[in-house]
Amino acid sequence: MSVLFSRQCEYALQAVTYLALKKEGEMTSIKEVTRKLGIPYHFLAKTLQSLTRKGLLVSLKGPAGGFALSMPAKDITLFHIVEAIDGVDFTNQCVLGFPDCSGKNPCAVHEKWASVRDEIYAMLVNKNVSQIARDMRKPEYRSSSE
Amino acid sequence: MSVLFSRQCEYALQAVTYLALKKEGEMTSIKEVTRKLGIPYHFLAKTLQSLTRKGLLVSLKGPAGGFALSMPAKDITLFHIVEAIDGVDFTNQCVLGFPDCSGKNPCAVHEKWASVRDEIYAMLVNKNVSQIARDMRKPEYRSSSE
DNA sequence: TTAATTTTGGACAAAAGAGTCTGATTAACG
DNA sequence: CGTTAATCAGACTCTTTTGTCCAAAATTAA
Repeated sequence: MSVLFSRQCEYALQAVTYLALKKEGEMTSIKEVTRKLGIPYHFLAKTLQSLTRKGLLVSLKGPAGGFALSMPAKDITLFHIVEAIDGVDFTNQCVLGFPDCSGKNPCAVHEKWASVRDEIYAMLVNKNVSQIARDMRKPEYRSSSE
Repeated sequence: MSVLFSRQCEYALQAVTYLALKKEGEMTSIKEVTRKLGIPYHFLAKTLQSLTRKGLLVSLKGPAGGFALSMPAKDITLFHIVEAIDGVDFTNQCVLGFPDCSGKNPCAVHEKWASVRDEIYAMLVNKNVSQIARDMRKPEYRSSSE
C-alpha cells in the first residue's frame, strides 16, 4: 500500500509538479512524463485526462500536443490535486476506523490525530506547484530519475 | 481507502483495545468483539489468529474460549499492532511516492513529511493499550456502538 | 461419552485498485 | 491530402484487499 495517497494520486502529484517545471503554456506529452518519472503510460494517461476534466490541466491532441497546467502554477496547490483524485475524506475520518468517532465521542488518539491531520492539510495547502518547481530546479532537488 | 492503515489493521487496533478493557487473562470471543464493534466476523477471526501467531494475543478453543492479550496491557502499544498487521513501511516511504526520495534527494515536502511522520510514530508508540483502556472507561470515551 | 461452543485452516467469492490494450479522434506538417 | 503523433474512450486483465463459507480440532459441561 502507499503511505497516505493512492498510487494514482501519487502519480498525479508527481506529474503535475513535473508539468510545473515547464514554461507556461508549453505542452508536454504523456510519453515524456512517464519516461522521466518511470510510471506506467496508459495509467497516467487516464489520470491526466481526469485532471483535465476536473479543470486542473488543459490538453491538446495531435503532434505537438500534450498537457499543461490550466492556470498559473502559483494557483495550484498539492491539495487541489489530492482533492481531484483521492478526495478529501482523510480530513474528517477517524484514523482508527471508528465510524462514529467525533469530538463528543473520541477514539484514543482523536485529538492527537486531529493535530497531525491539520499539519498534513497545511503541508498540502501551503505548497503551490510554482514553489515546488522553483525548489526542484535547485541542484539538490532531483527526485526524478533523469 | 482508509486513512493511514488498512481496514484489517483498523479492525485489529479496535479489537485489541477492546480486549484491553477486560481484566487480565479473561477470554473474549470473536463473536462478542465483532458484535460490539460491528465488524465482519470471519475477517476479524483471521486477524486475531494472525495476532496470536505474532505473539500479541493468546487464544483458547472451546466453550469459554476466546482471545486475550498475551502480556500486560501497558506493554502493548498501538505501534506493535500496526507493525504486526501493516508493517512499518510508512516510517520511511516518500509521501509523494518518489522511489528515490531521500535527504540527499528530497521531494517537495520531504522535511515537512518527516516531521509529520515522527508525530504519527510518537502517537502510536506513546499510547499503550492500558492507557487507552483507562481512557475508554471514562464516560466521554465511548466509540463502540453499545 | 455426547453435545455445544469455540478457535483453526483452507478454499473460495466479491470488490477495489492498478495496469494494459485497441481503436477512434484530433491536429500539425510535409 | 495523407502521414504522423498525440489525446480520448472504453473494455479488458491482473493483483491485492476484503469478506464469506465450511469442516476439523479442541475444550467445556452435562
